[in-house]
Amino acid sequence: MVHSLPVTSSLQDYLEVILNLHQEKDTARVTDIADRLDIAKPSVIQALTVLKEKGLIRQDRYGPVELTDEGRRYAMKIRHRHKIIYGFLTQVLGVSPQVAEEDACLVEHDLNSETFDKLLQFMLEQDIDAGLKKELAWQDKGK
Amino acid sequence: MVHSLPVTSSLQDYLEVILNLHQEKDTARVTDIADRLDIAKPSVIQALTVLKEKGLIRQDRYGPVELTDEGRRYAMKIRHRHKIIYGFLTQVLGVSPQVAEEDACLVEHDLNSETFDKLLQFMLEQDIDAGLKKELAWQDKGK
DNA sequence: AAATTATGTTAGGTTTAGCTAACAAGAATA
DNA sequence: TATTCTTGTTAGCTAAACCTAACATAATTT
Repeated sequence: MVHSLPVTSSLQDYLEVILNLHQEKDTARVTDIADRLDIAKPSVIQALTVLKEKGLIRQDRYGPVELTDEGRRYAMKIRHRHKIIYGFLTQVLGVSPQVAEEDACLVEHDLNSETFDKLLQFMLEQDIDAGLKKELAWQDKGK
Repeated sequence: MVHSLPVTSSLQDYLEVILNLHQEKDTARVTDIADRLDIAKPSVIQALTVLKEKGLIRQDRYGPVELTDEGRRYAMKIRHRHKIIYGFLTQVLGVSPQVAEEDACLVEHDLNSETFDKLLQFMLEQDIDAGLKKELAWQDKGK
């Protein structure tokens, strides 16, 4: 199902945060999302409108935000990429956790899938797991 | 000298292209820049206006584009980062040249310098040069 | 030198992604 | 239940970075 394509980096960030909030607190509200992303609430509302149009979330007026199946798949894909990069930066390069976290957020969106595949392969070859295999199993359920 | 800071990713791309054009053809014109970045000429003009305000380039009406010292330093820094990433992607991960080129462009701008330092260190430890030492020397002249 | 072509510029518009101020709805409390 | 506080929404603004159409200047060719 194609929804007049481009899910921008920014929108991907929203999806990822919504997924994380659901897993942590079982619900994702506008205010929580705004706090996590350090963004004003009206900006969140605006982004949610677009995500609804794309069929990636569901939300009734004044209600909580839910991911659709497609939205969840998308969010999981991003989070997976985030973890691969974070793992690489911290375990292989020895970058500090804070900086690795920031940088993972920056690059998780746009790199070619070839690059992610090769990076994951590299990590597994080096037997640097960093919870990646677990995450991979997780991922496969969402497929 | 601080010029009301943020040099955005987009502006950094312009600087990098201007540097490359100068080295290849000894001059950088609006049309060449537009072609390289696959962007319309008026967009280039607009960007050049901002780069002028920041003191990173010089250009008289209808004249060619010149980098200031600060602009050249900036451009060289970006290009250096580009090469480190490209080298890593191709030599370490085995990513294809085209994809590596694209992805290097995407991430060269915003990663923390700690990450670049660690990445370079990693490359040198593995004795994967990829012309990096030469580039480093280059770089130092600009300093 | 006039005409043509190539190059540079201006004006004005679009989209994305943020913002503040004001208001509305819902939830909690006195 | 009336009041207050929290949360969600609308309206309207801004800035960055692109665009097209139209025009101006410069360079080249006839």
